[in-house]
Amino acid sequence: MLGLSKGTVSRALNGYPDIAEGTRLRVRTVAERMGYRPLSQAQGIRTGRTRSIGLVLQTDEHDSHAPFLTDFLAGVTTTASREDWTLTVATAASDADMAETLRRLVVERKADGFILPRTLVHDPRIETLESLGVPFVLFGRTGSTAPLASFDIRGEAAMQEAVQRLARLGHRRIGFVGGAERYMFAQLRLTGYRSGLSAAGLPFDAALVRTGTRTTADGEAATIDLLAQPAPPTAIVFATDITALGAYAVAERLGLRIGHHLSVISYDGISAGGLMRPPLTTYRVDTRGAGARLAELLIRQIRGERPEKLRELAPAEFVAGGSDAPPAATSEALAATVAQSLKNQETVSIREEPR
Amino acid sequence: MLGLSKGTVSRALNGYPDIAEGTRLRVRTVAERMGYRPLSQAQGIRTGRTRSIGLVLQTDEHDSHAPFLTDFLAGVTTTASREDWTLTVATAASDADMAETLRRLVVERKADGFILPRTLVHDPRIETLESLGVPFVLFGRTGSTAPLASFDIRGEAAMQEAVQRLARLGHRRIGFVGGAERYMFAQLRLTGYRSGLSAAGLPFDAALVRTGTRTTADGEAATIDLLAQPAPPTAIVFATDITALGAYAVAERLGLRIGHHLSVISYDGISAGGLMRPPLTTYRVDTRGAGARLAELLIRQIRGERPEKLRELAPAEFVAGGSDAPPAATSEALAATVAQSLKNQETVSIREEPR
DNA sequence: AACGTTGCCGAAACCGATTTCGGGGCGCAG
DNA sequence: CTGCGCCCCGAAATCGGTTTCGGCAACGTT
Repeated sequence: MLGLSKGTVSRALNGYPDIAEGTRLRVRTVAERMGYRPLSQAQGIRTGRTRSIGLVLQTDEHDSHAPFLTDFLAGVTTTASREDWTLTVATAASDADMAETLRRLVVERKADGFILPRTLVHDPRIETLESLGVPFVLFGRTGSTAPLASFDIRGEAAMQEAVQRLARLGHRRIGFVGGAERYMFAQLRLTGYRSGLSAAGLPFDAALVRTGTRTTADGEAATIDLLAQPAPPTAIVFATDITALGAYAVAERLGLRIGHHLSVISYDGISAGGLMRPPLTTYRVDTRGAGARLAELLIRQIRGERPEKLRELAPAEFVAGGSDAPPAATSEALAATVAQSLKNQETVSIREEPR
Repeated sequence: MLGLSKGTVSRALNGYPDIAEGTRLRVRTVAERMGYRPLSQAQGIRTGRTRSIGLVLQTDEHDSHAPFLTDFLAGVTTTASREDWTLTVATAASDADMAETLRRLVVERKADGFILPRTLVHDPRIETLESLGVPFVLFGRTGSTAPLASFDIRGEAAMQEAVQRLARLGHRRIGFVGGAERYMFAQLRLTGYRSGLSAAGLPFDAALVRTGTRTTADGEAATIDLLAQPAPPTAIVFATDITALGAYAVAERLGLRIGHHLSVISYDGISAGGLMRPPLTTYRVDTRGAGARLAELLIRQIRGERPEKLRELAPAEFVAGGSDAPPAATSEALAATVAQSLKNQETVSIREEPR
């Protein structure tokens, strides 16, 4: 169309320095006008790149990130497509499956790099990808200080703030329900809880801490467990909203009111939290924004920027609900109430058993 | 390695008839042993195919399919990768954006075909893809009788069964809370409700039906609306679990017990339903299996099978909870209870207003 | 024995880009 | 006027496959 060779057009479009500015402009405008887009497949066969971001989801733990997934995908794909990239999604059912899937996507050139969500303290995915020499970005952080590209939310700061807030409201015994220890976020939030305590001048008491909770049912069990003690907490900080929902179930069973007999603050900002009565006080994560940032960091890294320059931390946003309030009674009084309710309930369930 | 030309190897691997059986075998085994896989990019540049399934999610309605998304993706990607296919995911924020995104993925050869979830009665995506001549499979059905490949769950059968079940329990006034009318599934479930009524010999009463509900909050409002009538339903069938959760909130507000004063049966089988007290009686959809079937149907269509041969329907699985039971009282008695509770509540809120 | 057939494979074109290499104009200094 | 270097661009190789075409050998036919 322009009387130029295809090699020239290619160089013009890719910004080679040996193309006259005028020619470059002509090529660009004509390409624009006729809607020309180089086929990434054809590019890939020469360059080895696909312009595609890989995301492998672990299916054996889906309940954890299910609520955010659509938002997250929206964030990733929106920035990706703005840069003319796409997102390739796969799933893995185990760690071994994960390693193999990553490898397969790389050798088949289905992805130029990966976003690794839900980072573990010791994450086998990192070794796999480093041995393959493939770029990746963590959604989260790891235990090591290696210079890896990453994006994360300051969960530890949120936890610390939550504890201090509760302390200011007058709580002296503040519990913590955390996540599975192999996740880095769980470690960070636990340390956040601890630094919150020391900032408020409160002692750390292991009896007030439960970890390894994942589901709402887990959260329910942990809450019961914490409350059925001689000196129960009058407030509990949850590492995740999903588990915090369990506190509402416990409250109903024991005849307590959240935000009165028991204060609760948690983290994530899932929509179900706002539907609770009272609404859950939480720290909201901008999941969509996180996906967008991660996509951008990954693309920049693939384009050559050094990973140690590509590390970002963003704060969570405090969302006031009604689940935190000054303590309605002392820890001892609460213990008595709980004990009474539990006894009644036992009677009921024994009476109901025979039928 | 075998002393064969690359053309011969290619034909051997692709099952051309002009290759001796022995040669084909040798090629296959050597390829297997050395882990050779043709790069789909290189294939694609000649064949025009990518061996990739496209999925474009609508971001402006995410709350609806968020809970199932991971399962769905797991189903799709598992069968896809078994056939050496991959999944390309994109998002669209509007109908126009959807059309453009589909088009872009097609012209850039990022997808050979699409899975269309959440089918509308009149679905613009269908026209877009038909005009592009690209294969697709519906997750759902449409209003038209066009011979399109599709997979769906018999939601109408589940609704009918739910109504009949409630009728057998003794309910005479059975309400229905349905979805937004533009979705085909909402239409089907409404007709299922109606045929359930006629099968049970009960009259249809438009006063017992609310449609257009999407969220838990919507479900809560619809439930209140149905119950605050002179002759309220003693049982309600919900088209989706998400909306059915709203009934629990209403029950708590009005001092009713689900599965006693008000019976509820719904559809989807989300995990939150099992956590309710009493657990939600529902019809569970095997979302993961659906994803798997859809992927297979799409791949078969792309490989040449005719779409009209690729239509499947599967039943939903009944999950007994505790939310359905014989009516505790008549519709009139329920109306009185509700009226009383509402009046009390009003008083409370008026008294609380000034502060 | 000469002559089609058939089966099987190599050679080469082709897909749509990128990238290297070389050379034609042009300006400028000698 | 010649020679040199620089700025641009064309030509061709290349990536890793698929697909068409043609030819050779072995075979059966008349």
